[in-house]
Amino acid sequence: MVRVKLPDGSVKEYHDGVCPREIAEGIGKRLAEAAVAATAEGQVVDLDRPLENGHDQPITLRILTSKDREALDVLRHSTAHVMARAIMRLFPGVRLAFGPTTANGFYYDVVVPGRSLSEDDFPAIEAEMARITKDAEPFERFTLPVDDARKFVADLGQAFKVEHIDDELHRYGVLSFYRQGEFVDLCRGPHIPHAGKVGAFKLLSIAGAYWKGRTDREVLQRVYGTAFFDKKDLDAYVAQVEEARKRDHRRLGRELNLFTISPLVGPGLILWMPRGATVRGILESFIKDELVRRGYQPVYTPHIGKIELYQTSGHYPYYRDSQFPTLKMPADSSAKELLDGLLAGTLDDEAQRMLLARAGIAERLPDHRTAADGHPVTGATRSYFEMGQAERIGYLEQTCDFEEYLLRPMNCPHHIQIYAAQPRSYRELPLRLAEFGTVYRYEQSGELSGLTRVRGFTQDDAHLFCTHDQVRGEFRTTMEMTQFFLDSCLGLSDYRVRLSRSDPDDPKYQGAAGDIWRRAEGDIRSVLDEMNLPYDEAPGEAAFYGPKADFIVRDCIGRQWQLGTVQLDYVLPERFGLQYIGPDNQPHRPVMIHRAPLGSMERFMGILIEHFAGAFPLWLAPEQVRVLPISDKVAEYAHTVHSRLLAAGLRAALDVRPEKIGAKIRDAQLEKIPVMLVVGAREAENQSVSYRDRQAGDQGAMPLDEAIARIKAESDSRRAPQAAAPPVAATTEETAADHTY
RNA sequence: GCACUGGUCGUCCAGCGGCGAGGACUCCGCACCCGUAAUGCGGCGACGUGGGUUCGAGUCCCACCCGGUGCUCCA
Repeated sequence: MVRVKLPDGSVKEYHDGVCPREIAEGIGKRLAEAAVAATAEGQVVDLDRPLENGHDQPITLRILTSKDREALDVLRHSTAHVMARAIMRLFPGVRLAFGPTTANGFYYDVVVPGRSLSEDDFPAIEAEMARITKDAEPFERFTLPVDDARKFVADLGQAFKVEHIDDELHRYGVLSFYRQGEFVDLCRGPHIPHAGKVGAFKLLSIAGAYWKGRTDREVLQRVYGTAFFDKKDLDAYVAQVEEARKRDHRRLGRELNLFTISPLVGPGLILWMPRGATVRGILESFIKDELVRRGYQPVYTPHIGKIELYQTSGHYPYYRDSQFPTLKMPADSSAKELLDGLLAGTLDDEAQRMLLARAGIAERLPDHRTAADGHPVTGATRSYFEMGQAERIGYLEQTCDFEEYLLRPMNCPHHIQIYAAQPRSYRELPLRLAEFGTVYRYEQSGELSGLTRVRGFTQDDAHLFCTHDQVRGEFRTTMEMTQFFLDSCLGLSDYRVRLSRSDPDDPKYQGAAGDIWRRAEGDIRSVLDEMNLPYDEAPGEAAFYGPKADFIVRDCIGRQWQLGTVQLDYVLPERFGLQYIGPDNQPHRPVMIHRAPLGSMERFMGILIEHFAGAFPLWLAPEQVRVLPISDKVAEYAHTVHSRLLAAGLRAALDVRPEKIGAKIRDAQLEKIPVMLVVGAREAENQSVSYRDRQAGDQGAMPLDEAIARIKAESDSRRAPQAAAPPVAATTEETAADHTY
């Protein structure tokens, strides 16, 4: 006997081995037809899955229909099977890897022997999928003992599945399979009852992926698609993606002249155009003012530093791969002259001989025996003067002493030098040094993306030097400041907090003794708890010098980015031997907090552009108000209005083009100018303007003074109104883990 | 870095191996002097770079550069 509790609270009894389908049929024919899957004790299961009472409690059962979100995931996973089946029909010998669902659809990793798939193949695959869904064959589950299962997939020639069983699934005694017609796949399930339930699907893209995400393993082709129960939902999704595409910061950046990237300057290096620079500048001054209020002090430090600085800090060995190569400068001026001269080809042998001697390199020549006249003589090895020019340069590069500089990948070592420049007393702490510090990191070419992943960027950085007792307080106020910037001022509240911890197995964290790390992580946790900030923990994501709390936001295409970060650091003060003199007149080690509430100005601006869909609130808008004269006849008055706006400290422009007013308004709307002041003969007569709001439209005429006061009030309020409509539907997290095989 | 995909006026898109490279927007000029999302006419302006195949290459092939998507990485 099986006892089942239904969502209405009723508990019913069924025979042993009853399946959700039977229960649905018992409830009603309509429900039975609409049923897609079920949840038993919260776990999604097939309709045909026999139910068993594990204990005395009745099983909580819910029949899922197309209205339930869980059902959509099931549908998409089944559609992934349909796609794999279609691909296998079209291309013999296809090997399958993983085929999970994602937040917005599904993918399947495949290898097509002797060929690579391209999007040109989509129509054929989709046609085959349509045939399969039309046939509406059932998904049939069966199980095999693990050894038989292994042999079964091996016989199918599915090497990846064999490896997956060997690596991870062997610990389960029994593995499940799903058969649909000729197609059988190792799969945990669950699945929809039959392929006919797939109402609408679409293949989206194709990309490369590594088997098990490992660079040293096979490259697979990942085919992305999505599916819905209803064609209408698919259409809506496609429209939504299209909408998201329109607010892509790369597109808006170009359309609104905010920034550009020139291949000649270099990929991943941002050129801020006047309008973008204006927005960024306003943001920066706003932050600077807030920092002053919170006891921060400004510093400026250079963009490069000697390599020894980074060797001391520990950055150099860890992040060697993602730094720009070092800048090398001969330490000796004669050596520099010699190298420069060789490169330019302007030095004769005599001049080189002289410079060699002056730089003290002569005695380090391959044969440094010197003849009576002081000139090197030719010995068994080739002498300098037998070398070609390129060889001479190479030789000198090996022999000279160089000063090596690094384009800085981080600001902290520079700030640390400011701390270390003088003896510090506990009375000075916490010392908060702030700088919009530009850093350079050589990101892999495939990783660059608009403003969100770049090679040169400016952090709204600061380093707090404090005592152990001050750590938690400072950490907390810093977190609160970050929230203040994001929530109250920018209306950007769709973020999550991540506690990035060390991973004890990772050698990069060896430098720190266990106690210190545990303490640091404990400090962060308790502050987050105190603040009632929900967070998740990510082991192995910490910086090499300490754990951190990161603010993660999502861009309009659903990609997640780390913005603000607050990091605790007991390591760098140690490495640099930082000290302060305590009340006991003894030296003590300070603790550092690294923090950047917005992260990088580039990435933050990218997110902000998308958040507002380019329509910045008045206080941030690069052009706040535009004067639109109806005709040339009121040009003089229009100029007066413009001057008055500028004098009031507003960012104003004047459109004197010989266009009709409709065209001027349209252009201003498209450029997302918050306020338009239309002036014609009527307005010129009585010193008024016709006020048009970007959002609300024509507001009618009002005195010029009133209009100015209104704009200024709105601007000073720093309100972030209409934080544009939410982007893509991607609101649920990845569900891939639920369907790993 | 790897896989796939793309690169044509400033931007967006056309362009069967026959090109004197087409359209729209922008920009410039001229006319129009206009009342809340597009006035008309004219003009300027491009085949990413380098090789190769071919009588002939924007179009086919190769390499590189740059972009997109994803993977890997991410201080």
